[in-house]
Amino acid sequence: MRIATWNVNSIKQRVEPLVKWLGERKPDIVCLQEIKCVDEAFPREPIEALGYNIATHGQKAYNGVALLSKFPLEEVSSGLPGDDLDEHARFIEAIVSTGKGALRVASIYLPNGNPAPGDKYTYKLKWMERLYQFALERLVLEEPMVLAGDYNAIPTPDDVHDPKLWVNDALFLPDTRAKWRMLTSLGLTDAIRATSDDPGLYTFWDYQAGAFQKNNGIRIDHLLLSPQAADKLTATGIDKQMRGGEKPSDHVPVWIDLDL
DNA sequence: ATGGCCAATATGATTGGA
Repeated sequence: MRIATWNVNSIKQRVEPLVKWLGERKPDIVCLQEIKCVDEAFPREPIEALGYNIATHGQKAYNGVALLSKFPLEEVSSGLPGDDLDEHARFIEAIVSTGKGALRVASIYLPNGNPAPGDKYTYKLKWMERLYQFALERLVLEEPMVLAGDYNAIPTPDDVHDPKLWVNDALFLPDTRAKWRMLTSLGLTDAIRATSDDPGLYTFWDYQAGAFQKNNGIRIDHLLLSPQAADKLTATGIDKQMRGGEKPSDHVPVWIDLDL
């Protein structure tokens, strides 16, 4: 069972590299972020042709998340609980029925939060608090669960090429990192860090200033695993080569293998 | 030289990204 997350930065702009990557990496489940379109505009056909079921939670122009799965998607639910006034499309979860049992999966697009301080940063921290409450409630179920997406959070200085340039950024501020630690302290495992303590593992490189050529990156796309999923973790990977390919997103896919 | 982009929006600057 291979599960991936990828912030595609517009699904319409990324259909070609997505289809090529799906054929090569062959993930069973994919969590997408920043599809940047309404549900009706999602390019379903070329993805369904590869055998994927699709669930989307889109909005016009901004944000938007989706789940792709070779197994049936059940109990699909959109929107992170905890704020009925939050209109941003940043969360979708579902139960995936595998041959060996059920797996809960969520695709998460956590707010950027810049500039900080300000309304956007306040929204980000509240969103992280809501995610904490959600995770707490779900962990009680003791299910295999993967919360995957663009967390817009740099966990530690080992996750950024040049930490001093990020000290005032919403992705790296102490409050952001404290909220991240609250999530992991609940018992969620950061899959990449469970398999490597190497510095220089990045998932995002800015389009500007030759950031990729200089490896000036950050690690902000994460897969958090419940204990019942973490026990089944066998491999992880970051498809860095996608950043140097045709029509790249500024994020690359991150994936895990679970013995499920 | 300490820069340099990309995508969506009714196509012209603005907004958002990170």
